[in-house]
Amino acid sequence: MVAPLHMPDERRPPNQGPKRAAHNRDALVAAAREVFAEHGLDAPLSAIARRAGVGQGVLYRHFPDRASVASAVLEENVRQIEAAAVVEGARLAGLLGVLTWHLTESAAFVGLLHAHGVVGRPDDLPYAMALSARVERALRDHLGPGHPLACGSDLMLAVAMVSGAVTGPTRAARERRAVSAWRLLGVEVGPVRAFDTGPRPSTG
Amino acid sequence: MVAPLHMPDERRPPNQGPKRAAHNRDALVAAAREVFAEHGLDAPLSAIARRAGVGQGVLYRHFPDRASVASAVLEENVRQIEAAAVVEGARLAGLLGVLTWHLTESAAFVGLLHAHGVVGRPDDLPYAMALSARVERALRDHLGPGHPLACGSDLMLAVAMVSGAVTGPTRAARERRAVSAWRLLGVEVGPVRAFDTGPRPSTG
Amino acid sequence: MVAPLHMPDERRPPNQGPKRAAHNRDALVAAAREVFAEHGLDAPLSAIARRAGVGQGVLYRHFPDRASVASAVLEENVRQIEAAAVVEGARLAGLLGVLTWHLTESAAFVGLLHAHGVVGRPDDLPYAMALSARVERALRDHLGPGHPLACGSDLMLAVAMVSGAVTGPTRAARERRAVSAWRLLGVEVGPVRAFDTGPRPSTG
Amino acid sequence: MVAPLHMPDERRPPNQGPKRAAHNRDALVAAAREVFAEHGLDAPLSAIARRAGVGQGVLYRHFPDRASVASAVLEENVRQIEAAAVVEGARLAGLLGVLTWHLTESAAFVGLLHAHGVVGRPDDLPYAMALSARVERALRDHLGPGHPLACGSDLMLAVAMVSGAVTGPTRAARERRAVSAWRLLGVEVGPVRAFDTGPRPSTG
DNA sequence: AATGAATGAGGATTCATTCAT
DNA sequence: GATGAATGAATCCTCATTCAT
Repeated sequence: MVAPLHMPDERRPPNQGPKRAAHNRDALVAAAREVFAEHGLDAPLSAIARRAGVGQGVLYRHFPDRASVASAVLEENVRQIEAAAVVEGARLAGLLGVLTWHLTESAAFVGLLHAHGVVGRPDDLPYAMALSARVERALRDHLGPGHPLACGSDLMLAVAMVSGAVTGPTRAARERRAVSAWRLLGVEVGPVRAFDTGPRPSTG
Repeated sequence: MVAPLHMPDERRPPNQGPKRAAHNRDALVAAAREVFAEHGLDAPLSAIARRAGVGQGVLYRHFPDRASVASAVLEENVRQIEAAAVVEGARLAGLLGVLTWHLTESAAFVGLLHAHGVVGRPDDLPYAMALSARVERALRDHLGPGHPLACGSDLMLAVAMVSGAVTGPTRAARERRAVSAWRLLGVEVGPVRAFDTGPRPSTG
Repeated sequence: MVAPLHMPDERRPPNQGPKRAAHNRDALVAAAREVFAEHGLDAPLSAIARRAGVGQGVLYRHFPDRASVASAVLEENVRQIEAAAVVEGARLAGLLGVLTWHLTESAAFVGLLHAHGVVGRPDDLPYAMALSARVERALRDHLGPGHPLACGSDLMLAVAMVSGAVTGPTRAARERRAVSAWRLLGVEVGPVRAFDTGPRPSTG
Repeated sequence: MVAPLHMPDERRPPNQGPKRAAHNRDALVAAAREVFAEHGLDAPLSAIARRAGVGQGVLYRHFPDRASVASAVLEENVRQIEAAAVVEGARLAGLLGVLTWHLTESAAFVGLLHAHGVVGRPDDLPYAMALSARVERALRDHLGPGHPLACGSDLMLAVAMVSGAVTGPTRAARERRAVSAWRLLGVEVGPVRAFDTGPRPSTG
């Protein structure tokens, strides 16, 4: 038995109690969103914990692995698109606007859709496929039969193409490129905007 | 017992003198191409040296940093496109075919063109811009004034979009997606093939 | 998405009040017995709390440190041997059978007797000495003056030797080795069996 | 690509060059022998590197995993017993004396023989079995047919029993217990001493 | 010029322990 | 008295980079 070498007498930040749990989880997701956006999905998890202002253990308590953190971040993006899709009178152009907004916000979301249909990398995890499929379903429901992307996998191929174009130092620059990309595809895209769903459903 | 990793009493491989230098450099580039293709641009540099059969120091002698290794790998791709561009009677469709071939071969090349015009990431290195600019020049020279991609930065935007679509487990799958992507853009693309320039000029 | 590890909005399990205390302690000891048997004395304490179905704090309330958990587990083993020793007509061979049964059941008990008389390791805790001494006393009372182990510390040395031999993947295998070990020592050992003392006295 | 965060300008101890390799390996084995003896085979590998006065990476260069370090330590013990076994006129009692000397020196060696024949723990590694088998072979060759341990697995069972008895704060104390243990088994044991084989064979 | 060992910072992960509720 | 989240030290391991030979 290796002797533990704790120094419990040192000053450590006070345990703020279980009330912080939900708050911490939100802080972690927000931090992960920023860190992943800045450094990609390979960013150190410790950077996320640090930015969230919590210990590393808290991150591991809430998310057992990198995939769960990423999933939690992307989940929010997907949820907004799904929410936009079920609104009365929703049209494809509008959905693509919301989709595009998220593409310009989150490098991680770009990576998700960019990888749609790919199984090459060992870290292509099932959750990515599942999230990506939810986006596809939301969009496809609003795709008229005569639409130029109606055929086969053209819809998600176009999304991957636009994702590939969404690069640039600022959100505005990325948005410009995204809109140009849709234009080159001859696809109408509505206003690029978030679709805020209000307070998060209680499941988190 | 595990085989010792060193040979304390053995003669080390003899220094093969300056004649080896060019050979070693070629071996490093070839190894880097394979390793980057398999594990992406984040692969350990030590893996490249190992596969090339040289010490780590040799890698650092030839390439001061990761960027220059990557650049050397991409250089070859760019050179083929440039070579194809100066052939008598070359046309844009043919060049795009060669470009597309490289996109399907090399994840690293995809990254290069995908990142065209981006300066956000800290590892966006000048060499990427330079190489990317060379590709653009080679293509633009064959772009007729009435071509749908003639305007502004549409040409490289389209290339970035196709790059974004080139994903998949096998080269054949990636090629299928790339061809579909050009089709969605309404751009004619010639046969997807390498343009072998014969023995490489010794400058590297 | 991974199931959330907390229930921010759910009611937490109701505090079941002081009546639970004794029940929780028993559950912890039972859990510790299993966990220590499976993973050795270095097993995570959190695993014990989890298996007992209580929070980590409960474990720390009942047992201030790892040593006291281990001690509580071993206490039961020792008590059975003491109980067997005070039975009318008890003989050494029978006691050694009970002792051997516990050796084959509990890796932790093996460690206790194996370490008898040792003070080298920093985690050699007083409780181990005390428990071990109780075993010695119970046995020695039934050691006739002419017995081959009657001299000095030979008795507990023999016990340590048998403990050292009690290894094997299954209880049956361990029992075979233990019986052979006693045979090599020329010591008669009775049937290898538990000596159930009925419901444990509430003191624990 | 995560940006590397090295600070090469900071003072670091000078690279002492490849000449140190053999020296470092020896230092690591010596350090491992001490650390394993003090804290058992679960001791932190970092403690070994620290005691050897080398960086952690050096340890991993020489030994890819914990098993190789342990193996290197135990290899020396086994080799001495094998060497003693092939000496002209070697007898079992003498070999057991050498064996016993190593048991009193090294907790790790105790663990090796103690575990002989056990496959329960997931970290029961093949090298342990192989080394243990070499000890058995060396001893068995000198076991006359009429010897009390000649039967079946009694030989190694006895060794395991003595290993189980070899505990105590000082080498002298451990030796006393070991000798008493052999006496209880009725087995003659020669002088407890090392069998120095002189400079290590060049393979390390 | 080549070799490959040394170096240690950094990231992932686990777990003992505390403490707000 | 129960609960289980928070905390961060410690360990394992990898790799970029330097430099003696």
